[in-house]
Amino acid sequence: MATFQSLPGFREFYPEDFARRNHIFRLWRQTASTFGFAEYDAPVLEPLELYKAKSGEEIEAQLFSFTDKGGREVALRPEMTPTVCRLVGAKASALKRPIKWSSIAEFYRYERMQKGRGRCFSQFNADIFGEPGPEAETELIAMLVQCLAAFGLTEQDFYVKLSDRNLWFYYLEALGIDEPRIRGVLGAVDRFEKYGEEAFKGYTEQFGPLDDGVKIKVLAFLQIKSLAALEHTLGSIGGEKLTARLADWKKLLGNLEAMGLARFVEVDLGVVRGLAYYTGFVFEAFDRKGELRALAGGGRYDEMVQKLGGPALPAVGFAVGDMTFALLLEQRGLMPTFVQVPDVYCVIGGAAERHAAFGDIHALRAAGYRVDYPLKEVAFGKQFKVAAESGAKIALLYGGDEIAKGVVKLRDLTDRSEREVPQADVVATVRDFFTGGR
RNA sequence: GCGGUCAUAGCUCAGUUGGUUAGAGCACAGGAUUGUGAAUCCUGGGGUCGCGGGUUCGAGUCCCGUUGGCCGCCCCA
Repeated sequence: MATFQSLPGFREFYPEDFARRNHIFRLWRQTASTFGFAEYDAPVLEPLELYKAKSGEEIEAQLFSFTDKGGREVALRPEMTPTVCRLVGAKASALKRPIKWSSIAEFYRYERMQKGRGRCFSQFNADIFGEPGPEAETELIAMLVQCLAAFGLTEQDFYVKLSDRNLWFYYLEALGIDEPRIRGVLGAVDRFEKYGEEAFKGYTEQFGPLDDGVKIKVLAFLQIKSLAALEHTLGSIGGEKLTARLADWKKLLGNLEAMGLARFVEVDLGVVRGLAYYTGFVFEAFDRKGELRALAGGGRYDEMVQKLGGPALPAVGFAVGDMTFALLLEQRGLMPTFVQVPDVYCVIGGAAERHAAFGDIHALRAAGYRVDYPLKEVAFGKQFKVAAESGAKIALLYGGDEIAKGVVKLRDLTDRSEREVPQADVVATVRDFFTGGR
């Protein structure tokens, strides 16, 4: 057993694991690019204040934080939102609108390990700044769907729940509830799915029992699962804010439907999301079977940039974590196995032939082909076995007889046919083979 | 932070009521095989039995502690 092991919750990526992670990152990047998002990155280590200012003292318990040698209180980033808000805020006036940014980065939280959750994890983050209307949500939800669909997942595998903190506020206001109590009710709504009636316990302790008439309405509102039901409930109340908000909902859902994504999106007002900074639409992606943690989450946070010292700048964003997502891909058999496969494997006779082969090997590699060969002298039989197992399409045979004739034997490892090629033509011949010529 | 459960080779595991030098399969490496691919056979490397203490003539095995993994709770991207 090794003397040293990795810290609890941290991951090591052996080549096979690294290839899987690369596969995920590659498709996320590609998706972000097709949606016109620009990629950025930022420091892993940030001033502790950045997170205290944003999320309150409680999140500090989950931070990897310490004092550096200069006496600064610092923390490993637990999420990207405060950082990206600082970056955008600092240059907001110089950035072309809309500001569409994305990143793939690793984050750290000092938490108890569990399935789909570790102390370090990677997230794909995407945000749009400077767009107050539901057009921004349209872009982000569409991209969120594509970030999962790009791997072959369908509406039978996952869906996105859409909710709205503004709508809750306006509705509860219309019922005559003041702001502190609204927050209390939202806390109960957040927990209702899991705890049922128990969810209101915290509210009752703080504010006393919720009026029965109000509670019935809250419970009914919470179970709304369609735009039609929403309109039905709110239509009778009216009011400028609610009417305008309903128009936003219609626009967002209409946009998503026009993109052909309606089958991925479900209205679910039971989602309000715990993070305090969300200010409008919020959404979360889940696997359809309901076996895993949330795959992704996001929402609007219009006040964050300003709170961190920047200009007033509306913002929406979401994040997809890599751990739960990888579990889902594996469950659905959508995680390919990755092997490093050479294009060409060279079978080499002895020391003299080896030197003859090296020139071609390097020339082929410089031409962009993946070429491998045994580092040590090995019996022919074994070399051919290795060549076949490597997955290479062709083997180049550098034997004494061939070298003497100034040729190389090219073996097609798929159909086992062989032919001789003048050594001077090796690169051109290999190129023809792979471009379809043969 | 709380509870359950587990820990023997790189992986999957066996190891008798406590008894000599801890085993197998797979994987890896070498050979049988100095000119051609899935087989077979032989050989080899690799272990502080998670770590520490205790009981015992003797501990992989029993007891206590500890660390780590997994699962659930709390919390929450």
